[in-house]
Amino acid sequence: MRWGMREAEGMPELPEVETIRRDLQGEVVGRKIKAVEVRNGRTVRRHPSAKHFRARLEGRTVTSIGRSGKYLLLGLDDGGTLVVHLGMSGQLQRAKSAKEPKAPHTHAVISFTQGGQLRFVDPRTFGELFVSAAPAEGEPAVPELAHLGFDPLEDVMSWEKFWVLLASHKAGLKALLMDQEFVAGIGNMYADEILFAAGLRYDRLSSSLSSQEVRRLYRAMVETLAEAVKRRGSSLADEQYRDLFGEVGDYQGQHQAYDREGQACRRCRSTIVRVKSGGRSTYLCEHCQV
DNA sequence: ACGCCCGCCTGTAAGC
DNA sequence: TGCTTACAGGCGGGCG
Repeated sequence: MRWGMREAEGMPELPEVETIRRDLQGEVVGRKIKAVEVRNGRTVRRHPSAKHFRARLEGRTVTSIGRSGKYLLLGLDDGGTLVVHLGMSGQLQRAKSAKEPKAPHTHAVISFTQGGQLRFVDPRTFGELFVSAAPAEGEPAVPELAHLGFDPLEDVMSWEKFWVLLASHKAGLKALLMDQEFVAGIGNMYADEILFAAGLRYDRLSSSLSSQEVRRLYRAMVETLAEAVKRRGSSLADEQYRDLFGEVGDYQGQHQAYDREGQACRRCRSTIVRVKSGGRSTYLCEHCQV
């Protein structure tokens, strides 16, 4: 912990959610839901009642685990989908038995017939769970998430197409990267890391990029996120982000800009600065990013 | 169409 | 030392 400087907080973004998705694959696919306990109704606020949420899950078997941006998608055997959003501080915890003590702020508990539980823990309660009913013919799998843009790791595209998308907006680059309707899964932390890797300022207009800059940005976006997934995500000083088994990620040590105010740029040794943009902290190297 | 606010929350730390 | 205030931010909504 550094002296005299506020610590930024790590929130789950695409790499952290993807890490949890991969862990869930081996842990809950094929398991049947015996019981659901909702301990904080705010967690299931899209449903008319906690009972309604429970009824849509109990007796169902989990058949697949997907991800769309920062949302986890647990496919159910009736065609429905349990959607999990971790918000700012949400965690999923795998418990071997109901007897394991519950962490504070455990808002929902899913028990499986074969034993074991999946627990949703979320101090700030920005996260949520909801069940999306089986879609009608021709409907998207989860209509509630139809507004999300492309997924940077799942939906590969040519840089030329990315250029067309960028040019169709006249927004600051960081605001656009964080716009979930444009591209899904990038939050404040990875936006700063991607822009550092691309050598571009947060306030460059998306329509102002040269073809070389577009290629650099696309490559930086994909490679930064893929490398963070390899390292199982980022856990900052507060260690808010934990994986399914309570372990921290490894990517925070690779950060070039985010949460490095006052430290030397790893590329040019000038000082990383923090500015406010849209009410949020933005970290950058004013020498490397133009 | 875009930037920028607010409100929702709690834990942490800075300020007095 | 202890209380109060500010800050962190994902997301939806409102406003200019």
